[in-house]
Amino acid sequence: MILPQEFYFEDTESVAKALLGKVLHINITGKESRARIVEVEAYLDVDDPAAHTFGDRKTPRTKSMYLDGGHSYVYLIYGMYNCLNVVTRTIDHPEAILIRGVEPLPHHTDIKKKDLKTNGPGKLCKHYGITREHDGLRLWKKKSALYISDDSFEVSKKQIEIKPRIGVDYAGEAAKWPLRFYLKDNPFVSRK
DNA sequence: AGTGAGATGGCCT
DNA sequence: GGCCATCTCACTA
Repeated sequence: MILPQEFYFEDTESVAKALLGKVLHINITGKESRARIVEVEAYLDVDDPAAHTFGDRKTPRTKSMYLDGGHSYVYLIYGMYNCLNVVTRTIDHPEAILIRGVEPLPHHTDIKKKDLKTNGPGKLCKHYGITREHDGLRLWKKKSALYISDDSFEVSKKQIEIKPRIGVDYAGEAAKWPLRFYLKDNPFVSRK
């Protein structure tokens, strides 16, 4: 079943963990694709130095982070890569979850490292054609180009690895916060 | 295996 | 003008 918008209103760390194992549907290039979410990172409100909304910077880019939970937030990084996020909580709390790795459904079992195309936030967006055009979408609507569903795939607490976020060294102490979550031993996780 | 540089452009001060 | 929530390739060893 498709995840209702209320799913995204809870605290962001809980939603991030709950998002692991859920299915992202992509309907962009004409064909419909499905992929299981296996790696995410949480970005927390105006007091998180690693977040784009740090210091309450409400700008054209971060506009959709200030929407209600359940919207998409897509931004351009390093001039060449897009990154897909899921907005959480409500308009008073601009928080989001970065989708860092997904497992295509279905996929052949003997994957070579070279053939991994969805193990990284920039890579997976490039692979599925996700760009800034897909910013601000309503992820709880089946007619959206992007939406997320629950197919009853079970994820136990033990399978969830918790680590500091990647690529946020500039954020000082916050670079150490344990806000990266991924499924242990899944080949579509971006790094070891 | 591990390090480093380059591509590339919008966003923010 | 400087800085990125990245990735790939080309080096060293």
